[in-house]
Amino acid sequence: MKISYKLLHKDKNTNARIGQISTNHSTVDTPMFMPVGTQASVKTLSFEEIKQIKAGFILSNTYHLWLRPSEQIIQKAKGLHNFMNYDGPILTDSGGFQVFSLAKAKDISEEGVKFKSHIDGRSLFLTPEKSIEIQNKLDSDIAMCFDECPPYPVTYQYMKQSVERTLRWAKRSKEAHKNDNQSLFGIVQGGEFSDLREYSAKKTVQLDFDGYAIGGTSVGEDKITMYKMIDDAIKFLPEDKARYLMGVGDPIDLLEGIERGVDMFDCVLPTRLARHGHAFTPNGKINLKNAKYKDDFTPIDTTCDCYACKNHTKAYIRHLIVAKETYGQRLISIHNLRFLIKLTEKVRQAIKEDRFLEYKANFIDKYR
RNA sequence: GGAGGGAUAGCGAAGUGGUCAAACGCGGCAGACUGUAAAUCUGUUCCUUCGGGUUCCAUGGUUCAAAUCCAUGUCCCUCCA
Repeated sequence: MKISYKLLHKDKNTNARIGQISTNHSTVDTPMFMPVGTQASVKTLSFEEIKQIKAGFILSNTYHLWLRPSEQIIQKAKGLHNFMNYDGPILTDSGGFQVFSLAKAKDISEEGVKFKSHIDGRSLFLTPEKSIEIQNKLDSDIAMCFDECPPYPVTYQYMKQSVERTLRWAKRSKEAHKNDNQSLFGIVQGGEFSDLREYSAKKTVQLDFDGYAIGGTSVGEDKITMYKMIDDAIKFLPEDKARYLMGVGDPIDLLEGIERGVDMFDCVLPTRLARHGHAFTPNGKINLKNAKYKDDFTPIDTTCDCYACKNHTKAYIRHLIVAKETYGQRLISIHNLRFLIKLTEKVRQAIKEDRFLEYKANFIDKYR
């Protein structure tokens, strides 16, 4: 089945809202944070652990799975869920972000994007049709349109033609989409240009997707600009569909997005920071590699219910990170993801009680 | 007892007359990271009141100039007896 979004309650004072997304695999509450598992694995975590942190969706990537192991293999395994042996809902990104992140080795044309494989350097050509075909075969719950995520900053003129092309690609993505068990989301682009955001949003909505994403944020712009990008796009998105802010996962950004009406987030930040020794805490981000934690025998976060905080001390986890033991990376990954997911849980409760702003202010006050 | 080789910053290791406060790696200390080419990348690491000061086992010497050349000493390694 296609996903369905049910709006449950809107905060009285902001655009923050709680809802539910139902898929073949489960019903999840929104706003939610989706851990990123690019290559069909949330780096360092087992699926047991992903369940323990109460993740709703996880995100995986078309581009990476296309190159390795290939969509044919995953189809042969009867889809990504089966291949991974994960029965929770999965969203696949289209490979559009790689248009941005593999910028040095790309060549964009109307037809699609010529990439150089980051694995062996061979030439690859990804089109909207190809991206959707791959995602159809992966059989994720939500597929994303193939878009261009331009860098920041870019001229108005470039952004305008990029937005137009992304719209044509969205149309082609939709036409190519042939999996009735999978939903398809459109992506709003437009950079920091309000009129282009409006244009992109309205035109994308006209194409009628199962949900809408805001892309092209957190690509180097300052926070004020990023929040404005969300404002400029989200007011043109329908209330009865899920809204997904792509690639955002800083705790404060999450709150800013939720305040503006975003339902879904994904981000590599919690897991990447974890692998580099940084942990989220209610009092801000800490770097466990810092010498001051050498003999700190308290948990990362005494208020946290994750495995790492229930069982291990900062001193121990610091030792693991410094010694380059992967268990340390795993423990902080568990914690950081749980931290964000728990944040969404608390936010949902706050929205339910119409006290989102109060919650946000308190959180930021301590976190900063 | 004899013959060689060696001692360089926290560690390993380059450097064999000036361009050397001394490459590089590790370790240490910090920073960055937002739809993952990321267990990655960046800065810093003798002292300093930022003017400068004191270094390359020790002492003495040669030289305008020494980590680099010479002498002696100390310690270490290898081989032969």
